Amino acid sequence: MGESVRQEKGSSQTLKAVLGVRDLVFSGTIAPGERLSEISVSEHLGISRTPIRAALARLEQEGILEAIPSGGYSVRQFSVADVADAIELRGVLEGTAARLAAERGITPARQAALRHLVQQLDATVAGPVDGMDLDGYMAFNAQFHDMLGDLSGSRIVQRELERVMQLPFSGPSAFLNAQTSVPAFRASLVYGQMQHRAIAHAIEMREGARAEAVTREHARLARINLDFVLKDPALMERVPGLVLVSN
Amino acid sequence: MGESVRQEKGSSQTLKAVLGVRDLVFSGTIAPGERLSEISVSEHLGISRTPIRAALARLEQEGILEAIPSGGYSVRQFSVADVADAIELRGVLEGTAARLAAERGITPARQAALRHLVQQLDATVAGPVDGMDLDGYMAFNAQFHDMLGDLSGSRIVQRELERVMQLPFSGPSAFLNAQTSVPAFRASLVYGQMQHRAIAHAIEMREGARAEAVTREHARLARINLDFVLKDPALMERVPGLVLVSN
DNA sequence: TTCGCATCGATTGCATACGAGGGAGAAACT
DNA sequence: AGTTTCTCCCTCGTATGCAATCGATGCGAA
Repeated sequence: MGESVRQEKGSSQTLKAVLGVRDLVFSGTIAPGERLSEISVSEHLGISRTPIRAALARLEQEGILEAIPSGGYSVRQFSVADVADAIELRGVLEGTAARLAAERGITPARQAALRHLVQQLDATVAGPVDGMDLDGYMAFNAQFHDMLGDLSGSRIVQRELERVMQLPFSGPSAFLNAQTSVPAFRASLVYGQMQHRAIAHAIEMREGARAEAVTREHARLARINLDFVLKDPALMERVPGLVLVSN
Repeated sequence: MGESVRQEKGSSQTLKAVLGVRDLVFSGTIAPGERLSEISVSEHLGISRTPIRAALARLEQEGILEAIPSGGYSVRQFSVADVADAIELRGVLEGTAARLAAERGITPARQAALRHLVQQLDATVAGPVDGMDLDGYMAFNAQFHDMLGDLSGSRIVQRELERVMQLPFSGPSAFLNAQTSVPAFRASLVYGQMQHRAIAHAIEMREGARAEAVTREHARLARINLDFVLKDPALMERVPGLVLVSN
């Protein structure tokens, strides 16, 4: 063994361990609530216990693991209410980012980038109903939401925003995968895209309250999708982090 | 050496290391931006490198350290704008907690506890001008803000709220210490207490929007205090985490 | 039958040893 | 003299050994 390459989290062992444990959790190999033994994980991934330990601590901060008082970690359990709250929280933070962007103003360069991104989203949504480029939409959508953090002009807000979106089911693209086959889904996308445009417009116009309100409501689209997905167990499996949700 | 006691974070070595490094940073022993060597810290605290390592990783997540790309950590630097943003962010999250509490309603028991706490704050503020029980006020004030997280009824929101308040200068009592000697300070306290009552009333009346707005504005009292403290270098030293603020 | 205690095993937390990579300083070359 | 390169040392990342603790299980007593 031994291709330690440094770069803090850029490579090797600890990163491998983080990714490995994430997969172990999201693949459902380890049930929610189940204890996570350092040794078994170490043997399973073929990595020494030290990086495993670091990875576990990191994943606890990330929110998918929980520290057991007597030592060790277990897979965190989420309720449906928790998922709804996480979505609401993302909306609150994204809304704050949008408001700050509007209140403080953004540079012409960023304004141009924002407009360009909205146009790209427009073009994707305007595509054919069946053969829509969903992957492309998801990528642009993720870019849009990342950009909100940038535009806020606040490291602090951006950091917390990224933190909250680490929870797998609270990301802006979390429920897109599940709905590729649903017809009603398209209406949702079109509505969402109108909100994207409204957000961009509000930021340009320096309308802080509007930017915040629309961005919050935009996040709540995910809550509607959540309710929809919960009715169909087959769809649930397509949403990345939903294995952690219990009742 | 060797009184390892387990209890995860309840005692021993790792906790010692966390507290030790925190003190090292907040006492100004290590300047902002300065690199933090595992070995020197290890020798300075008389603790092995392994718990130091865990503590450093933890303090990075906490926000007072920063990972260096090539490895290791440095003390994070904050600007005045960062502090203002952290305060604003706390206001946003506390406001969300208050809104959720109002929208979802709180149990009669919690309502009684909230009223009781407001009365205690009232009594403290109503005391004599000079001999005011500032420590008591700070304790009740901290309780009030903790209670907002409880009342939200959301683990997710409460968790993030606690995270944001970990930053030393964004806590609700951060600037109280500095102003014990300032006469104008009393007006600020009275105003803040009126806001406390308004928040409690709005939650009881199920007025979500009001609860959120007032709570946000309440947090901005800290921003005013920040500006005030920044004018007087002597006061700055009395605010815990202000050594991390550069320009 | 149930409760309490003691002993044992498994697992975590801590310490230390080792290998590798990066930065600083010196030397040599232009 | 400036620049480049080489080398050495220091620090971090990783692996493993050891000890202490927690939980479980089995036995005994009420």
